Amino acid sequence: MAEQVKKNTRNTTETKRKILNAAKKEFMYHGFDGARVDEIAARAQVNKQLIYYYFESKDNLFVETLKQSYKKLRKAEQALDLDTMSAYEAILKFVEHDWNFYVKNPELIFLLSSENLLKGRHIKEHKEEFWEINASWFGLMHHLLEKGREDKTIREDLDAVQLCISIAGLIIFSIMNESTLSYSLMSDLSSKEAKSKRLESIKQTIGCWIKP
Amino acid sequence: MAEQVKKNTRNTTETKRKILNAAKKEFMYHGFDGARVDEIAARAQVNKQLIYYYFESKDNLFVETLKQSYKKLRKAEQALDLDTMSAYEAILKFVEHDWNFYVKNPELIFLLSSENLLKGRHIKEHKEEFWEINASWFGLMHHLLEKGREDKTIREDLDAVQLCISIAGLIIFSIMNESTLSYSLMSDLSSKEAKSKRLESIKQTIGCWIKP
Amino acid sequence: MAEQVKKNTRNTTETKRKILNAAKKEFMYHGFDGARVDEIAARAQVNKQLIYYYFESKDNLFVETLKQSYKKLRKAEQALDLDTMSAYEAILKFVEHDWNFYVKNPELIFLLSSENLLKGRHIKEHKEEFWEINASWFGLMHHLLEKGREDKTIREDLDAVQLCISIAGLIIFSIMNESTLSYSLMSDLSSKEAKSKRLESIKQTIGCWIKP
Amino acid sequence: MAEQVKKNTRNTTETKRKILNAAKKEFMYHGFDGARVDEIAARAQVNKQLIYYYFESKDNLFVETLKQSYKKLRKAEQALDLDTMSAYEAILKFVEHDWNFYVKNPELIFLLSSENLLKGRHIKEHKEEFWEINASWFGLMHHLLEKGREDKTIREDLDAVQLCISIAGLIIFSIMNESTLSYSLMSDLSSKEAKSKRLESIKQTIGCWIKP
DNA sequence: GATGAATGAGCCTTCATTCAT
DNA sequence: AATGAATGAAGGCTCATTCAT
Repeated sequence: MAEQVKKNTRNTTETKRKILNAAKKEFMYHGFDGARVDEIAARAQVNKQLIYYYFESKDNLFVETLKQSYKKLRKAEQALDLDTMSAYEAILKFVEHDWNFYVKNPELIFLLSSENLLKGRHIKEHKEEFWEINASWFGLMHHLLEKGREDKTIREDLDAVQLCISIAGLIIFSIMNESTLSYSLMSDLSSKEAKSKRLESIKQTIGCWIKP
Repeated sequence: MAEQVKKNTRNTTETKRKILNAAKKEFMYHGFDGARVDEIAARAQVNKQLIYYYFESKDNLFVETLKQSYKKLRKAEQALDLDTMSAYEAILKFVEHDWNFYVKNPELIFLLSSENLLKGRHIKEHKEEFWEINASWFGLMHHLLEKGREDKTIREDLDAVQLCISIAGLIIFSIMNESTLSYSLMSDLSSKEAKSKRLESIKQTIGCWIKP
Repeated sequence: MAEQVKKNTRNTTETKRKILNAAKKEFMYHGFDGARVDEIAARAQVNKQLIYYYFESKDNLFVETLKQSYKKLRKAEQALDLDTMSAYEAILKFVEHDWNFYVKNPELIFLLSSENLLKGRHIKEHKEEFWEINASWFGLMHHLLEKGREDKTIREDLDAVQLCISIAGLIIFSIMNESTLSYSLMSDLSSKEAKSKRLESIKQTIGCWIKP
Repeated sequence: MAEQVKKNTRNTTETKRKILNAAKKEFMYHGFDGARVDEIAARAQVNKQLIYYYFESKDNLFVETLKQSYKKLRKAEQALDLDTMSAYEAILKFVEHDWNFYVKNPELIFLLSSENLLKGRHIKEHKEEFWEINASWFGLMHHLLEKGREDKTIREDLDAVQLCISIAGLIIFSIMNESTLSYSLMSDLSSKEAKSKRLESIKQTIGCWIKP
């Protein structure tokens, strides 16, 4: 009996995980409108109706997928040990970390790309939840800027919001627009060398900007 | 007067223009997959079949829309008079110009956003044409870097590709992700003040980076 | 009673049968290109999408319809008890049987008419399946010719393929071309008398031909 | 001036001929419903609207195409010199002629195939005209049967209508159903040998039937 | 006589979603 | 918890036909 219950419970979690995983890939590769519920079911190897049983609608499934991806990023950022170094070094380490994270987990980039095309429709309907998830982003940057004012390793007139956006922009833009940039600049951006060159360039840019 | 009447019917150029304009808006607000041909026809106030008569398919219409938007940007960049100033000033002027252009004409940003979601499917099938349209982008930046080496107003180790990407990234990312950023950072980025603050921040970032 | 209620909904076999029946009529009266999936759905009193759920495409639905019609004919032919009579009598009985079958089930004639207009597109893509279904046709005729060589009731130089085609041609042509023949010969061929006259004529023709 | 007029006249006839020729092919390969007016225009290398200018509608174009094809056959039959031989030989010569005609001009077969699918819709609306065109068919056969009664080379109980249908059926069926027969009997019927074998078989069948 | 532009109706197919078990 | 059957509303695209010159 207990086993039965336990098994079902585990299956529930497992099934949901499988669906979310499949959804992540489908939404990432096709965007919200281009994604197909049928395809998600096939990828997850579950009956289509189960998706509705667990997530109610395609929209809601997208929201959950987005939440999960956001959480994963923020969690990884918070796990960084930045207190042992100067604010300047910490910010560059943050840059490097986020770059590596996005390269390995590009899904968030494309989920957000699609979400912005929809003018933030989903995120708007779940403002508070998303704010809670992402609060640590601004918080961390704000904290590092304060620390910089103390250890004098960073210029003092910086704004946390601008810093967040600039870092994210420099990183995300080149990953997300890899396809079109390659054909506009006639330069392959997908190779390992191109990627490490890009990271260095970003660190240099941010480094120059934030130093006192 | 007679001209006015004549203009509204049986005018190939005008009809095509109306369709492209409508397509621009529809694709911009919904992405390729989310866009509806019916809606484009309605926006353009033409019979839906006319779209197929002139553009053959939704895919091809998207390609033409994308081409036109790209051309408009590149043309505007090339019209800039950058030879009268130092390379350093020229680049910052370029930054400011592109920022203003994208703020006023955000369609290209969203068209590309959708296109990247599709892994550059359309642009890839028309490589040469798109390369021709965009060649001036890299060309201009390359030229300014060379000039910088002469007038010593720019550091010498910069790479034109990286400069292109960084400038575009800093500008485009904040416009394109306005919706999600607002809710992640709990900071309204759509106001005039926020926008001019952002531009200053970008100019400062690029300025710090490129100075010798 | 309960069975009756149960039967009408959620019954795969029954639903498929209804669709196939409706398809048979629609394809028969309009040919493949002229047939409308909407109309088939209406005739079968099912949701149009169900047709795609069960049969994938209009082409595949046509293939299944054709298969079923072929099977019905071959099955009926094989059920004939021809071993108790001479080869000569057997062949004439076969002629009479096929005539009656086609008069009562003209759908196969028109399905094939349409299929031949398409140069056998569908049948070609399912060669093996159709060959399997129809193998008994040639087999039966071949068997009767052999028997005829033994019981000396049939001339010996006959070819099974030619016999198959001639019998089918004499029967099918007059049924299939009833409309145009009536107006070309100014003679009503649809009446019962005309039909029985035609059958006698065919039997006489075949009889004269095959007798030793 | 006269030249100008003449040229236009000649062009008119020539254009109509080009359209009819293209229509013949398109209708033959796709049937009435499957045929595309666009395709006919392309084949004929004329503007689509010209087709409507000359023929009013797709239906009417089909009627004209059918008429022309019928006329060509009847004309060729009437040109046969059958009076110098016995009725028996004349009928077999007729069989051979029609076979050769249909093999070289299969369009009529497929036009009629499509027309019968439509239950003779077009032919019915132009009864008289088609009857006039085809009257010689029955007439000729009737004449030969009468002659046979005189020269005693043919059995006396034959019916002209049945004779017409049987001859046509034996010939047309194997040409029209070549595609499906090949796959049902697993025997290639398109080769030259297969064709001449078929003709011999038909002549034998008819020959056996009509001899006294 | 000849052409390009324009239209409305309709066609095959797909999609997100719900029903019934 | 899980599944197969069923649905209504589009969606991209095509077709025969007409308009205007």
